[in-house]
Amino acid sequence: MPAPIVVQVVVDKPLAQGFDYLWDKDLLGGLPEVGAIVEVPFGRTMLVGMVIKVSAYSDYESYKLKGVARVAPLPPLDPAVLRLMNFASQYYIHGLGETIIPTIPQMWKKPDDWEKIPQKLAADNEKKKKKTLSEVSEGFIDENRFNDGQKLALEKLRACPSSEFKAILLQGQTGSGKTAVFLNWLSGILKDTSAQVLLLVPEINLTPQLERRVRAYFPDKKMVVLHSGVSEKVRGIAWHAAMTGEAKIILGTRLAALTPMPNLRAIVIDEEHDPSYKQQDGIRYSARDLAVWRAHDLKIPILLASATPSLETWMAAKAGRYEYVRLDERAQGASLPQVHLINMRDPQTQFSPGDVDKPKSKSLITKTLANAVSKNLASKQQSLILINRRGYAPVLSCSACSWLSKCEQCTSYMVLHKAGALGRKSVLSCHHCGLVKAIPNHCPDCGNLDLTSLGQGTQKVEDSIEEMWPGARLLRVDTDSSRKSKGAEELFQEIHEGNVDIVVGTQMIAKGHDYQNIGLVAVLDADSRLFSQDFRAAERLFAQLVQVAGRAGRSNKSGEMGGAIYIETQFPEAAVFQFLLRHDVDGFLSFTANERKEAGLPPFAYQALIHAEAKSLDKAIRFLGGLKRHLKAEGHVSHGLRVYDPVPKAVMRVAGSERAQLLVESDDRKNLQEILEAMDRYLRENSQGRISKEGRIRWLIERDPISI
DNA sequence: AGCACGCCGACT
DNA sequence: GTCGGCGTGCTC
Repeated sequence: MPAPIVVQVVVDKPLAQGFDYLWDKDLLGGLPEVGAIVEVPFGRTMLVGMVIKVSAYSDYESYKLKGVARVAPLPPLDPAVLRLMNFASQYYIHGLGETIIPTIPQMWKKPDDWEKIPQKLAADNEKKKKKTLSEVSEGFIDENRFNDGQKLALEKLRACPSSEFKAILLQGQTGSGKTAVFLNWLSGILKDTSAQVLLLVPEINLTPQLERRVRAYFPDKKMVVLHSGVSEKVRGIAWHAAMTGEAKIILGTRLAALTPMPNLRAIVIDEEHDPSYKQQDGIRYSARDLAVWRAHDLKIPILLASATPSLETWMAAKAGRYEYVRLDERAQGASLPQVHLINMRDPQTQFSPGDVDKPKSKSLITKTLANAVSKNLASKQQSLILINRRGYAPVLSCSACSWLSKCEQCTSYMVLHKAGALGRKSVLSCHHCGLVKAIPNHCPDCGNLDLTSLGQGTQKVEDSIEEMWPGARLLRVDTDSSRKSKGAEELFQEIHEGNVDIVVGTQMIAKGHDYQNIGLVAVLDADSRLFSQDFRAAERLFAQLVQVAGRAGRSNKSGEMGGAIYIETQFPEAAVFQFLLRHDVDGFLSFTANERKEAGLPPFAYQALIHAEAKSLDKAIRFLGGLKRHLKAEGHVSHGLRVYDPVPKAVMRVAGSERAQLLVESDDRKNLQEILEAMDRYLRENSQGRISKEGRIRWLIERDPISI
């Protein structure tokens, strides 16, 4: 009897091991390969898995071995992407199967459809051929039209060897022409006709505009777009084109960082500092970090572009570990926006009772800002007003007792949404668990009929603006408004076409869109993000402020004033604002670096969080306490390693369960890795999947958390 | 994770 | 009597 063929398969289950199966080469039409996607019987169901090992025997009792049922009509995932998956699985303490399988599009996880797929692909190809010509493209800038800064930057990029690992920070303010520089750089790499390049962007909002631009640069290169907004079918085809090497340009959000690309030659991460590169559920990876690892592993260059680099990247560039390329002039002569800090404690900035133009109701818009907006309206320029709070008011309260609109499921408040926003009626909505309730007509505690709202969200600001500038054309842009009537893209189009004078919205307006005629940007709630538990809050706020400031007077066609940003604050002396006033990105980063160093915080230390979710907070805390004691007893807590006490999470209760977390910190990366692996082993031994046997506590290890 | 098996309390 | 809570074990 010939030696059997045994393959080891991983599946999408929180199990650390692989499972052995027999491979019948006659039935499956050939020999097995590592990286092949297969269908296997698992317990009483069938699952899709991936082959990680091929051998002639199994440690498992051979009579119990089942056979692989089917193989997907796909080339096996390439060895490089498997190394990446393996690294991600180890680094983020996540099972290999549940790291790999979720990155495969749904289309390839339906074994019943596998047979039909080849003809589907062929049909799709035919359709594409006819369509290609009509695709929109815009924004091509030839390098001959570059300014000196751009020319120099491009030269420096081209000087980097193409077959060695090199991380490059391209730092340049909004409007300095970073995109044109890196697209021209990529065009050099794409001269090799088989080369693939990966271009990562933080959010879906950013892709349509960049997509048109990339098309303009590379009209005859096959490009695919990968993000969660792309339909399953289209994504499945795009992923396939990337993994076969057919697609040369892969543009996408963080999930694209895990796509197989057998001929990957360069990576660009746009807005490299953006927190949305960190996945917040499932495997909590940082696409930016994984991309750097991937570039290192493949010995290819990776370019990190930002106006406000993350502290980690900036320090690496300063220290010479990354190549540092700067772009300091604004392209096309646009000037920097003027920064105005409106000191809300100064009575002169506020409306006084005698003012004729004073709004009837209390408004977040100060007199100083109102004057600026009026002036901007008069000069026929658009105004952008940002408030990072959806809804009408963040909480409803009783004027007689201390009742507040607390969510019954969570430890957060229910936000008041006025009629027409989430539905036809005014409602209270919890932004954490999604619970929606009718507005009580009297106080549930004392019966008082007078309920008042506290604070202001986008809807309320919209109301005040309507009242203050009745003639102005007003548009609100937030997740509620973009979900309701038109998609976000259409709302942005309205702004582009100049159909609106004043735009009120959340941060989502500012991301990635270059508007031509914004004369004024106002930030109404900067202070709310100034004092946060999270040590990265200031860094994030600074990046956002620089970004929104960049939206003002982006490329001033008329060549007039460069636009202005107004920030309302009670604390104009805060470092974030002072550095912003001087447009001093490096000053701010250097200041922040010192602060972190003194406090022993990242990037001077490495962190991990252990999340625990139980029926009661007490249970969750005790579970984490037990884990801490175990680590100490086993001697894992050594020098340079700090295991803090378990604490309740900021939003402690969500939809019926209560949550706590434990912070582990180390000065040494390896040290942290070791303790996390020990922790994982211990937790797994006492768990079924990710739920502890005793007390049913759901736990999760998160490496490099971005908010604590 | 998802599911079956098995053991104890309170209910149509 | 049995329905269903959840502790335990298993998936090649």
